[in-house]
Amino acid sequence: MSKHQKEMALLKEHLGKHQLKYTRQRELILDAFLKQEHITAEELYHQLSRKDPHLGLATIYRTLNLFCEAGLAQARHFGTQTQYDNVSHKGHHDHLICTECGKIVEFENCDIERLQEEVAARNGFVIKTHRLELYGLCSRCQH
Amino acid sequence: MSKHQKEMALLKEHLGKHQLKYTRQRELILDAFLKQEHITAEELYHQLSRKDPHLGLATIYRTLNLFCEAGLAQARHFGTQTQYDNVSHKGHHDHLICTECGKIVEFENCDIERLQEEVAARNGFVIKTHRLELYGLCSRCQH
DNA sequence: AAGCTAATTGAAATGGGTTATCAATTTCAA
DNA sequence: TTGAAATTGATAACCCATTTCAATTAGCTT
Repeated sequence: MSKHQKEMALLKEHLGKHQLKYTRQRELILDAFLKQEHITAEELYHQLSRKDPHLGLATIYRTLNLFCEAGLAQARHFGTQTQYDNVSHKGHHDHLICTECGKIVEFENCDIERLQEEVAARNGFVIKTHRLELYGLCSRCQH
Repeated sequence: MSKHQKEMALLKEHLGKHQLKYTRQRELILDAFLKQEHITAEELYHQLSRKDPHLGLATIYRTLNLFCEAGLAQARHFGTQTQYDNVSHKGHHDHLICTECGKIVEFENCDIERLQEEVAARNGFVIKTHRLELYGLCSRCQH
């Protein structure tokens, strides 16, 4: 019995609505995907190639895109690769990044998040996730 | 005489510090780049190929990356392409992005910016720039 | 349970955006 | 002006992601 009942139900609902099929590969990929907060297709491929050496990389990509359409995942372009975020994972955090020494401080701010919701609502959007990065100099690098 | 004295001075300072040279192409690309708020390498290439048909696309990419290192530009991965933002442009704006249809709404919010400053100050940072992207569904894509 | 049809798969080819290569050219300090 | 080092343009190479296509599989229908 899977630990991801809710997500699997969501996926099956989406599959049913679009005449798509529930396959062994999709189950395998869903289980592995839900264990992480975010992952790339390549990483998932390497993780799963142990369990199923014949699983193709194209299938990983296709399935992750399917998850995005089903609302389980969200693609985010990061550097040269695409990160697939696990939407069900709460506890999102933002980053303060020092452009001099590379130091990274994670933070969370409810007030900012609330204002984001307001901006979105004003424009008719419903936010699923966001990305906030502040670039500057940390205390040590200000001289 | 160029209209972009300040930015050109910044670039020359960076070039001097790193034993790099001030070339006709870099001047040309800087002038064109500073006229916009953000642009892709391909767009800049097409704009400039009128003025200088021999200018190579590789030079555009190299120069835009140089601008990022000099602090004049900021790369932002957007869909499959990379947007290069003009950092000197005042009235920095953030983005609301529909993950379904790709629609992009630009916005500006002073309250959010103020809160960002507070978070930064609390952590001893001085912010130079930032990136805020809200991902979700636009009004039409919510069904 | 078997048959049928459409969806799915894996492997490999293809695609688009960006970076690396390299000989020729240009910058700039001496 | 000269020479060493950086830069350029053209093109090849690269990387990640998608498309193609014949073989397989899911899941309704009988």
